Amino acid sequence: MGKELSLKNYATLKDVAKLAGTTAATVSYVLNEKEGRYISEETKRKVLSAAQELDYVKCNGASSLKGKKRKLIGIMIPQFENQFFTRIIIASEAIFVKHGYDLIICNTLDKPEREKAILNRMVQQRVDGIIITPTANGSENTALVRRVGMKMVVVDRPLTDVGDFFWVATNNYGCGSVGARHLMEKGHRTLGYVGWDSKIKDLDARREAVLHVAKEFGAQVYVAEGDFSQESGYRLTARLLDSQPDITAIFFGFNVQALGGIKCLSERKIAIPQQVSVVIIGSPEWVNAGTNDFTHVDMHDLALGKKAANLLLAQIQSEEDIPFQHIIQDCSLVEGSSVYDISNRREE
Amino acid sequence: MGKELSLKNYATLKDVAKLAGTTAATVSYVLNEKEGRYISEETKRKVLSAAQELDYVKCNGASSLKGKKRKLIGIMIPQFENQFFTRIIIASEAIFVKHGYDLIICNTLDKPEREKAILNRMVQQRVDGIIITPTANGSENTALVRRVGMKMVVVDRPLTDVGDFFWVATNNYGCGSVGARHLMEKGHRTLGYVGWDSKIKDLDARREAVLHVAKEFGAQVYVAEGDFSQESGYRLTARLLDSQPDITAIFFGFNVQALGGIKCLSERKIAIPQQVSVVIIGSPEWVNAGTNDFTHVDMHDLALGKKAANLLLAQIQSEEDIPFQHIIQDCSLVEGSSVYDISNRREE
DNA sequence: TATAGGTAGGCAATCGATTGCCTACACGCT
DNA sequence: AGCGTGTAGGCAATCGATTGCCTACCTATA
Repeated sequence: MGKELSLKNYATLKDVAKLAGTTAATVSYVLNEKEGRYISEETKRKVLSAAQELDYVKCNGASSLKGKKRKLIGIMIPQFENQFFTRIIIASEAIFVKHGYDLIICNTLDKPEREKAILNRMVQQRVDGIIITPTANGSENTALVRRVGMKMVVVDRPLTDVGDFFWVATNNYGCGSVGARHLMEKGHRTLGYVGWDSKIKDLDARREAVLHVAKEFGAQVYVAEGDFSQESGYRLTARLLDSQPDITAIFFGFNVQALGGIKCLSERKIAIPQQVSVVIIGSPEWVNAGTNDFTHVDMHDLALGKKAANLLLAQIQSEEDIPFQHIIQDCSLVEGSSVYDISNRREE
Repeated sequence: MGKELSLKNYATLKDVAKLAGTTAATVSYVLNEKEGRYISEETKRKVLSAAQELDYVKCNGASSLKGKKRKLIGIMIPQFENQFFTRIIIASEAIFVKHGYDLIICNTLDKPEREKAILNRMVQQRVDGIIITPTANGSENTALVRRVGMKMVVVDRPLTDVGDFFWVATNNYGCGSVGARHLMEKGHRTLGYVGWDSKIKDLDARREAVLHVAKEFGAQVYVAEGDFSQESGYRLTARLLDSQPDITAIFFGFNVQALGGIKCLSERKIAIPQQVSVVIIGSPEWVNAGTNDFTHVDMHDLALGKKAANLLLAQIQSEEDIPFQHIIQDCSLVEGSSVYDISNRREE
């Protein structure tokens, strides 16, 4: 079939040109359908059929050398198993694909060294822009990206000690506050808070909000913080239940931990909400799947991803630099049946 | 700071060479730490500091022209919101990252046209290999990939009418059979089966297995099939409940549909398993989160992804062609509390 | 002193696609 | 005959990194 080339490697413009009896330049003009360039129907036909026969596919790497866009976007998130992040991917993917961009999606596992290595590879790949949820070392690791002027949108967690950047995030303080306030309304005055000791200040706002609201109502909060994992959520919850048996509610600041924590409650046959009420920040599928109906704080994950993608596209498409923006999105409480109303009981 | 270059564009080898007072070749040797090439400490120092000052990062596109590996893997799946697929990504990502590969992850949305376009871009990007769960048109769409000899591993669904290919999948017939057999054991003889009219033969094996097993036991199965979505699962379940009020169990062949179907049951306040038993193929988080404890068929998603990644790596790393392999992984029934034992009731 | 071998680094071709510039033919018109 | 214009397509430089080849030292040994 005359395919010696494509077996080992890929056919090149030159290969196509040779088979079509013309030059690489002409082939390029034909395949790119350049207007203003005269090509006879005859030549066009021969080129196209040669290209087809050789299974020619242009090499993006080579074209990009000549200033063509890579049409690649990098997305870096810290967890694939967290639906909050996969929803951000889903939402932005929809937008980027519509504009002809491919996505390089990477999982930093929340490890700074890994983040650094991946960022470096993103720059090597010359992606047109990145969307990133930075690790605790994000500011340092993205320094290169910012210096070379690669377009970037930061999602969820902010960079710290950095002049300015594009940022799309949730109002973390609001998340904690709206959930805590709800528990207060329902009469809970002795709470557990299970969270992540992330070393990321912005996320600590969730806990701080809970503490502030509790103080306002004269309530007691026992804080248990650890890793950002299901297992850790399980352990922290167990510790909380053991050391503070009088808590009437647990506030889970992070959905991945919540899953573990609730497994702990259910293993111990602690009835939700009769014995312990539960509020969760985040809205993974399971919060209202099957018989579950957890009261939770919806961060509108998809909207977050959509906004981030549009913000990045805006940067890429505009010639000049556009002004930095911080978009802080509000959250909303979704009432389920995991919070018991004990306000009457308290008044007795 | 002498950064005129990096502002508009990226610094090149030549820029670094100029600043270091040497040539591009030397810079390349220094940065790649080639052994067998003599470089004075003095030059090395100057090159490195020049590179740092200019924020030089090698352009992968350009190096790949000279036969260097792209270190890019493409992954194409049909749904991000389906944990079966995100787990395949998670498992393979772990492996690829360990070997220094980046992932281009794309969502085909199960649309053949979109799959075709993405595949074409994968070839353009000259990824080193792809892992794909093909759409119904997968065989046709991957023809190009196979012709140019790009390494490929097919996951989950097979290609049809195609000589041979690397395939890692679940024993779909086994999934249906093990679940159906369980329902039979528990005395169910009138079932509903909710599935996806995928036009993909291999997936139909799930339904066929259920039908075979039912026949063997003289049981009746009402089949409702439609889209591969939560909404469709809801509608199909509703239809089933309306038209066949005497079913004692519903077998959900696909987890995404199951989520919708179970929402339907719960809205109608149909008790699981007292009124209707439920078995699900797949193991999304929600099957045993919170108070949920669904009997389901675990396909060992992570293992599937791991095997696929290793198979692709093996192809990429070996010089000669390695023999095609079909790896069909077994599934296992995980007993929860969503199946009611009515075998006594029947015997009365 | 002639030669071998180690040290240091420049030159230029190459990878594949793109594009500005140039040539050349075929007309129609003056 | 001379000129303009439309049509067709070849030539060669270019993008950035890599690498084989070559030159030119310097030192040690026969």
